[in-house]
Amino acid sequence: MPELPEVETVARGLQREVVGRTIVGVTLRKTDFIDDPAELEEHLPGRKIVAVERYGKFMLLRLSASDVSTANGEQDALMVHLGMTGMLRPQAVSEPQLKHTHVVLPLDDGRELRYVDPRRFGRMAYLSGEALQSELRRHGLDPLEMRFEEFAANTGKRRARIKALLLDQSVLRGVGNIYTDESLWKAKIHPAHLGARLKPDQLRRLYGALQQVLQKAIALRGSSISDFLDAEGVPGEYQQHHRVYGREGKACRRCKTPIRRIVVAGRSSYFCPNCQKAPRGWKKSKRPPRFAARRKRKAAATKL
DNA sequence: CTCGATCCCTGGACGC
DNA sequence: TGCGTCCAGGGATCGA
Repeated sequence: MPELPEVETVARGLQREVVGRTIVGVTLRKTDFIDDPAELEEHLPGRKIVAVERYGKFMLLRLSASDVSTANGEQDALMVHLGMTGMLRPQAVSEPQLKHTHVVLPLDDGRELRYVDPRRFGRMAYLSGEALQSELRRHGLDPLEMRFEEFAANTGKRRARIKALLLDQSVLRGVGNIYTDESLWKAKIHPAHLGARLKPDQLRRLYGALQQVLQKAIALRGSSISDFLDAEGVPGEYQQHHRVYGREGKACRRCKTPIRRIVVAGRSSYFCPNCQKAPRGWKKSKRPPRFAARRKRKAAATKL
């Protein structure tokens, strides 16, 4: 679940808690979500965490220079994506470790930075300044920093559905399923509209909605819908302000029409069928027969 | 360029 | 109480 507001919350907490600390060791358990585990063991010990930043849904733990660091450009960094269930926080060594603790980085103050991720949809990588630069280039606009003209240029002439565009990290970095649906509801735009079909005033509303929704969510330290906790182990509160996400069948906060859930761009999408009019040609009432193929495959596998 | 399908993974919900 | 099944979701990847 961690999207921009949740990652921002964790990054701010880590900025407070671990900047200035030096990593003194590396302990790895499962490593299939790490680009190159050996790189962590080789490069992390002895490095100081000099800053923690958010970049889209990634966190960058910027590291002090090593003797082999390139002098110019980006600093080396530990890059962390929380995936669906990732948690990153410093804890006393005496705290019992949670199940699914896969990375432990002892710090020079006696605590250790622990990465816990039951589903391992996260990602972690040690990146030299150069590698980091090329990694960062693949991401789109920051929704909180982009100008309207940039946003319009990146979405207003694309033929993909607006839902897909908002979720595409190479278009906007940091927006996920929750904040896409919340922003589209606020802007009164149906998720299945094509980007290129949106009128200027719709794009303008969406641009504003995105920023307002994200700002408020950051102020409330994100949404804790499954079990998201920030770097201090505290849940967010924005889930209490969701207008559509997870509210199928409940009354729209504007017009009382029951919220509906459909699948757009392969994602569950919550919206108000009255406030957010479907585009022409979009067939209503679809609950796609997903998983039919998977069921078949599983049945076949069982027989073997 | 855009689409859907598939895979990765685990825990929680639900049905029996 | 316990087992099986479905499902959630971000992102990579592949074929249409």
